[in-house]
Amino acid sequence: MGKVEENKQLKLDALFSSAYDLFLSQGIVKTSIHDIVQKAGVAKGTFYLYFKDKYDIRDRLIAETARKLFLSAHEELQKADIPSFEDKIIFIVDYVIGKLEKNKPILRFISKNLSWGVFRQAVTKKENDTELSSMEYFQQLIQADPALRLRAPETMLFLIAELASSACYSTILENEPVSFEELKPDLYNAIRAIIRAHTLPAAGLP
Amino acid sequence: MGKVEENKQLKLDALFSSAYDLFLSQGIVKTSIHDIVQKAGVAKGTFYLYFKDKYDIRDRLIAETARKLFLSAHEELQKADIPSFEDKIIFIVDYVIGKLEKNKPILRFISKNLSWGVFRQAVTKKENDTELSSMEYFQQLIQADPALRLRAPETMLFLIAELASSACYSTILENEPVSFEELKPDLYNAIRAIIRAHTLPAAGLP
Amino acid sequence: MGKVEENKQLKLDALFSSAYDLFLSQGIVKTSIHDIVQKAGVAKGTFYLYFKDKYDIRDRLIAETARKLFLSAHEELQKADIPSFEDKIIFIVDYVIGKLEKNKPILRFISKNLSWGVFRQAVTKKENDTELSSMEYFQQLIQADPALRLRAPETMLFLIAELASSACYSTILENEPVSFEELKPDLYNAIRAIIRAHTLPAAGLP
Amino acid sequence: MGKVEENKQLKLDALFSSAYDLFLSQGIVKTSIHDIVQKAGVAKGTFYLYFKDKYDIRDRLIAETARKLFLSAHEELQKADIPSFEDKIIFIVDYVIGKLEKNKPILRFISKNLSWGVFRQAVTKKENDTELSSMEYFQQLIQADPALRLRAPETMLFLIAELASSACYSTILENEPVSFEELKPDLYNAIRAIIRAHTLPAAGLP
DNA sequence: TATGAATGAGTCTTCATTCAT
DNA sequence: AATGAATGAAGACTCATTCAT
Repeated sequence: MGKVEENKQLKLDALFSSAYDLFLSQGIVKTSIHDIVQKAGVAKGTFYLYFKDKYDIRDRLIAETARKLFLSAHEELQKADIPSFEDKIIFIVDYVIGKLEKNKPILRFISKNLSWGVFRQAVTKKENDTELSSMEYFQQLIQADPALRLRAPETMLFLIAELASSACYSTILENEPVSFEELKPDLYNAIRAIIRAHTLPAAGLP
Repeated sequence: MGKVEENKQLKLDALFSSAYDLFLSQGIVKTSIHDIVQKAGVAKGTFYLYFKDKYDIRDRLIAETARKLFLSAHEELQKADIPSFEDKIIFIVDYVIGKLEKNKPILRFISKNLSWGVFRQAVTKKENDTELSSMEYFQQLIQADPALRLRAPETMLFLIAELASSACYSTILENEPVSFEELKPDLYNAIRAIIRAHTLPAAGLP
Repeated sequence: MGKVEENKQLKLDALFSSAYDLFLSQGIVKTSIHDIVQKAGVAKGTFYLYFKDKYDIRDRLIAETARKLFLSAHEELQKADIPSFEDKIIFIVDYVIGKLEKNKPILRFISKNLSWGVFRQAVTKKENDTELSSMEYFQQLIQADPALRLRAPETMLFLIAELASSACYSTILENEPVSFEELKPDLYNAIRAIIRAHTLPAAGLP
Repeated sequence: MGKVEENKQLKLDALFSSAYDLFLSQGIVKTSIHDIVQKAGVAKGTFYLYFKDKYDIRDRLIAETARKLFLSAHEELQKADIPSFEDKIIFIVDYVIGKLEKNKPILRFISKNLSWGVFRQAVTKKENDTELSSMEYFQQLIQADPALRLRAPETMLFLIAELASSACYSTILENEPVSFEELKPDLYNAIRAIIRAHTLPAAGLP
């Protein structure tokens, strides 16, 4: 990489990381571009060299954050060696929520701003060619169990994601209507119920 | 009511109704207090006599809107004469979503800003003494079926509300990942699955 | 006038006078709203209470300046008691240019920005009811000489105004292609020639 | 021309032509150097190798545009074979205004920015040695009619140019105070009147 | 109670110009 | 000669909030 390229990457990283910190600590609305560039140690104009506006950098950060979260969830899942599909989903949900529970600013940041579109784009993107995207991984999860037959798998995933994210936002951040610890078993039961509602009888065995 | 009291109420109503219209049509962020008072035909200072800030009036409006929505759902339910508890819940969900589907600005307004706290406060508030609050109504729904035994009914309600509101936001407003029409059967199935996951075996069988 | 009204007028006057000074001394482009309000001793927001933007205050100032200039020209003309219409026009042109020659910033300010529309609006506006507008005055000039019959008087006036303003801008401010003193006789001759070209033969004498 | 020289000329031409297009289409104020270099396909720094700033390139473009305009007017005049000096001037004015009327952006560009200095410099410059400059051409026009004796011919030309350009700007672009079609006869009469005011009685009469 | 003029901090955005490569 | 990333001053404009009337 040339010196110029290197310097560009440095500035870009500084902007990303400053914006991320500020978004997490004071929220997006209260973070100004002035704050971001000041923290990053670059000039205001530099921001506009790389981003359209505050929401541009926000969307890129959310996608990236979500991507990393699911990537590490997948890695852990592989280590865990869980045979059942249902258990795998619960494992991933539990892993991700566990991370978010430990880092409430990230939970706030992601939940408040994550649309399904951004989410899917995030988990669909490959970092490089050798790496599977989250969606491909999900396909593999399904195929890994040859007896499993699912109806409308993407809709199912969507329902689970919406339920989990929106329920954990309220319980973790606001303890409303119950603590997340209290909610957990019921939430996981609900997720299992949704999976079963999408599971077709196993294909005919002779 | 005295003349002065009457006048106060008039201004208050004007502010509420102007803010409501503006929040629906241009969103909360883009609506300024200047816009609200201008539309209401009162002076800027008057706003601050009644509200702390923009978010104060917003929260009151959301609660009120949600309250009315559920009130009319309950009224329709009574007319409909549905025996099963599960079907009653589906009826209410379907009624409310149906209304929101026809009025997307309200859907956007409520979903983006409705926390469980505001929601419960809204449906818990009684208009007057003779009228039941939504929560009391919900208790009655449960008791109406003597054979029904529910575990953690509020948690169940919370899960259903979060799932329904968050899933219909994305599908109705953004058609993501599918249209709401496509989602509907799966969503209702999921809700039924959640209810069943909270249903205990009927009491007192020999 | 109430105390509030009086204060409003004070602010308005301060803004007008500050903007006028700055426009004359550094030009419009180089004058910022920050400069204007600072000089006026009011807050930035106050500017936007009274004007749409910099060009709003500019147009109002130009119109006002032009109006005053022609008003004083008319006053002088009345004192001078000149019978011939042609001489009256020359007198006014000479008076106005004389003023501008002594105050080059005003010449620069007006000439660079005066369109015929703004000009006519300026000289057409009455300060109050008893005062004639410049245009009415001009009509009177024509009628004062019963033998005078003019073709297309407004077009004639337009040609004279354009010629005079544009020729004196270049000669007074840039001495191009000659000094204004050198130009003067030829300019006045040209104006007389234009008037004559618009003069019809006097109405039938017996 | 060497390869390097050729390349320089290419860049220069691209900058000129891009700036010209942008100045005409969006005006000078709204055109940034970024716009110009982007359209020209050269780097920002390159601009500063050839021009001091935006106004440098503007002045050169205006001069060039005016030069070409008058050059083609002269060519047409030669074809037309008009004997009278007065008619020749009217012919040139009419030709130039006719061109500008058909291309209002050029009219706006030139009129807003053309000073007599730039104008004279433009029409005085020779493209190459064999070609006459416009001013020399004008001298020839005068001498072509041996009986014609003019007082202060440059002043006369200046007055005509100022009158014509400033009157056609307002009428063509803004239809103020009348349309250009309406103005035309009066304008040409005025020009003829100015010429006559500069014409001395023919020499050498017995 | 009600008003609305005044505030001025705060935000976004643009752009001419420089300079290391 | 050419590049284009980086700069940061400069500018326009908004808006919640206050307070004298």
